[in-house]
Amino acid sequence: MRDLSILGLSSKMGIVAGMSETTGAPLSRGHRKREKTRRQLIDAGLRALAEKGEGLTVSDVVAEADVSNGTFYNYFVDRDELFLVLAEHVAMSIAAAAASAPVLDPARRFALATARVILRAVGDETWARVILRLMSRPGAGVQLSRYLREDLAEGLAQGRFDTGADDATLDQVTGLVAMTIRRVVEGDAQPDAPERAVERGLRALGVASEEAAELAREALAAARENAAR
Amino acid sequence: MRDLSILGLSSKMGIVAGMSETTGAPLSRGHRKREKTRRQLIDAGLRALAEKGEGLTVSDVVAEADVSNGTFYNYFVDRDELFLVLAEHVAMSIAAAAASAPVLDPARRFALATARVILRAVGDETWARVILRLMSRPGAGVQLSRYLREDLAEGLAQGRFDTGADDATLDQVTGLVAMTIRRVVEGDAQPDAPERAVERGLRALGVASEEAAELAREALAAARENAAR
DNA sequence: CCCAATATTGACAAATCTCTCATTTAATGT
DNA sequence: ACATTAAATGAGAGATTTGTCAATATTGGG
Repeated sequence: MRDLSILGLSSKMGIVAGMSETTGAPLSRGHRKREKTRRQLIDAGLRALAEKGEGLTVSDVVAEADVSNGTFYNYFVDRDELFLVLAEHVAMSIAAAAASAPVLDPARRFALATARVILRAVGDETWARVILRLMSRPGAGVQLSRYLREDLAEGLAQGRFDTGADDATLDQVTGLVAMTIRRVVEGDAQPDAPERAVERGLRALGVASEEAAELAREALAAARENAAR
Repeated sequence: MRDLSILGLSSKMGIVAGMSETTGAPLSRGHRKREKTRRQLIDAGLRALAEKGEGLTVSDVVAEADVSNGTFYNYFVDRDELFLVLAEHVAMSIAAAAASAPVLDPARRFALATARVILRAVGDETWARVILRLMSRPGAGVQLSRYLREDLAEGLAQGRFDTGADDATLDQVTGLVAMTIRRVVEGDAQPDAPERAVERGLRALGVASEEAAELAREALAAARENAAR
């Protein structure tokens, strides 16, 4: 275990088994279906991270994954590599949670994406905890706000928002989302917290009060329906 | 080392030496001036926490404090107790940073307090990093927003703000401040980030655009002057 | 200057952790 | 079935950590 390089990817990245994850090739040779173990380890890593934070040990992970110690090192060269993989995994899962069906109006799109992220946090406490833990890592802010930049720029261009994708705006919105997730995790969120958060986010972007409330209601309903499906 | 009890204080709290910290009594017996060591350890703990996060070890701390291993256990029963003390220390330091000279207008007071907190973060990277690290701990949200509640409630009562100290508002403001601090720590903050953040905060509370800008400018200037003194 | 109270030290046992590796177990194609 | 290839195992070496404790050093009062 060594200091994890702040930015960038691991210099090692010695994937031993699997090697696919999202490779188009249908798992070159059929019998590599033992990606299962890798996912077991990653899931266990997420749970361990949610619970213990960065102090997580390999022992925690393998215990949680119900796998032997040595197996871990078949999949990750290092404890640090697991961190890297987990961080990337979460970044992608945020983007995935935010991805919404094509909606033209940037305000609606923003509302829907934000609603989906918050609802995901509400429904998956581990996920929420992991996000909060990774928030205190360098570079995390960028990941969190990536899903917004585009919408905000477009919304400004269309005159839908009165403010663009500048730093302060991104900070305000991602901060709001992060704090809402925190509140959810800590269990003292009102039932309407997600809706209020979305509404607040819209208003911060310059959407008028009544319309913000309306859009938030609509977005939450859509996100809920979509999640139920 | 064991799981730290989520809420509440440590059940142990075996302070061996000192026992005062802020006791009114003038350090009962004179020669207990060896509070110095305790502060050394806490300062070292803060630096270690800033750098290593929750993975911090007692070894890190004593090395940083330039003190022997055994000494640590004269002041803290546990590694966990150090955490508790650090968390409390930081909570108080936020309140201290936010405390501003008596200003009547709640908007001005909010602006000044927020400006001071952000400037403190700008000027003291360790402090900023520690805050971010503690953000991912249960209960941290409460600490961060405590300095706001009063101002917000009063601002609403006086009709100065159009929104009160409800959860969503607190989340929005503390989130903005936290994200601004993060940006500062990560080194990609514009020079005017503090001012923009304060302005955004004011606007989120319902202060009109131009006045928000004006108050932010004023608050930053005042906070800067105060800090320089 | 000496004494008693207090603080500091560093060696150490016990626990824990990381990572390696020889060996065993399981899966796959033929 | 059988041979071949990949995956899993767990013992264990070496490093690090935690917390204890007897010995040592320091302090301030008398």
